[in-house]
Amino acid sequence: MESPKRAATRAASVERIKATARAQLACGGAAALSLREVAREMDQTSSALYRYFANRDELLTALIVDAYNDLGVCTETAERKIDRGDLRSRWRAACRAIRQWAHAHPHEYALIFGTPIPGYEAPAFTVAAATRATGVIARILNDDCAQTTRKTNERDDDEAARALEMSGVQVLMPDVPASVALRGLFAWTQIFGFLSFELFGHLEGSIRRGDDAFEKLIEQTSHQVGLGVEQ
Amino acid sequence: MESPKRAATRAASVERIKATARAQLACGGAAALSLREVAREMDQTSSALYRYFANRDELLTALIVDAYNDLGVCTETAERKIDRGDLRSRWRAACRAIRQWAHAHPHEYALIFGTPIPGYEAPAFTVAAATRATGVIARILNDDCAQTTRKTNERDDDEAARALEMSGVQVLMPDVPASVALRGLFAWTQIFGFLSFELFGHLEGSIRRGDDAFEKLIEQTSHQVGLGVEQ
DNA sequence: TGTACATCAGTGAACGCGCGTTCACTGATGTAC
DNA sequence: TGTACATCAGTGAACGCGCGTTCACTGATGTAC
Repeated sequence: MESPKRAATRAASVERIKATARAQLACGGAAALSLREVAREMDQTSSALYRYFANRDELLTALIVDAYNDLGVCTETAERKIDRGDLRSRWRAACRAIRQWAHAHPHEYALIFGTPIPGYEAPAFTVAAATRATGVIARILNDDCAQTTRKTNERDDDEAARALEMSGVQVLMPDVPASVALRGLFAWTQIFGFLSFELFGHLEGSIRRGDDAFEKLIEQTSHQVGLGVEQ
Repeated sequence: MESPKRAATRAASVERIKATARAQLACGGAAALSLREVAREMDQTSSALYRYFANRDELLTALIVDAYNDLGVCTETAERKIDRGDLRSRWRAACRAIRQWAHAHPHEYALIFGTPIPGYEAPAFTVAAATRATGVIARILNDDCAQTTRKTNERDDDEAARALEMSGVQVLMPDVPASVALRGLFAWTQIFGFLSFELFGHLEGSIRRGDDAFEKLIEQTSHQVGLGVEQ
């Protein structure tokens, strides 16, 4: 821990292990990820890996956190390039970035948005990474509501507020009324629902050009959450 | 194959094996499903199972087909009870049935809508079972379009038609214009996106009462696909 | 109704395999004087 | 700059385990006459 040189080579080793493990996710999935196989791929003994990860689950956790962060960073940087005032375009950029990342890293997508790994419990500290991409979307909605004045139906709001975990939602979107926040959450699940179906093969036979379909979906969801619509 | 008595006990054995395997999906997931463990649970030797399934994948296929059929039957029977003319209610009934089934069988839901099992390729004959629930939704949309006259935007239709695999879509929904079919498909992915997030734990901290949220989602999606709205 | 035979269900041992994890160890790489 | 020592990275053998699948077999259950 003292030597910066050692710390650097150590970090490099950790990166190499994770990269090898990531490659292995592609052929076999999370359940089949094996420390021995990773070590074999690196021309090392399996016991060597225990210098870097206490056990298999710890490696998995690292991969999951990396995936969340990677998705988060991609979404953030894409959305940051857009003029703050153009909320529709920000929405579009964020959604496109998410899909792009998902298609570029289908196995990491499956790792975080697919079936939970049986017997694996994600540690609490993964939450920060997990909410990064969500945060981008939430901020767009919040900026929109902070700018425009909305006539919100109070009765409608109550129903939505009951359904939502408002304490948590208000941290991310303080200026967003419950009804809009709920629609935002629906849009969120809609995006990932489409991507999961697309990546997991459930759209075969019904969709020919996913790109075009997704553009349509972006427009639909941005309408749904009321982006750019003065009410 | 000749004796009906033997065929019956044989079918019963198959059912017992599948039931035991299903129970095992709950603790460990599809990847961890093991013939040896199933046999152990049944107080039999593992080799005995090879009388009924040629290998592990064949058992998995049977479970998948059963899950699809079970979901299909649940959706069909719930939707059939509703007055044919009340399309909104039919939509509601179908969606509710899907969610109910998913919550009652989370592991079978994960089996068919979660991460594809690595190395497993579903045989072609599973498609029939897989499209059963889809068919219910498609029929509602088709009935709606057959009844109401819609002013469809032609230009809009063309874009949607390009995105869709029209040959397949038109078999299920011959009377539905492409733009509506695409919105229907989005609604479809929306429903399952919500359910996946709900069952896989991605809504923890943002949604308190899933039932209420889902009811709102049903209303939203039924509006989206234009149900009961004369245009 | 009784018997000979064929078909089936299930057994038990074995095959070769891979896994996570531990542990005592050998060298190499840094640190302190 | 040189040496003694501590810390680290990686080895190799071993532990106990579970897996899918095969195969020759024993009984039980039906079938045909």
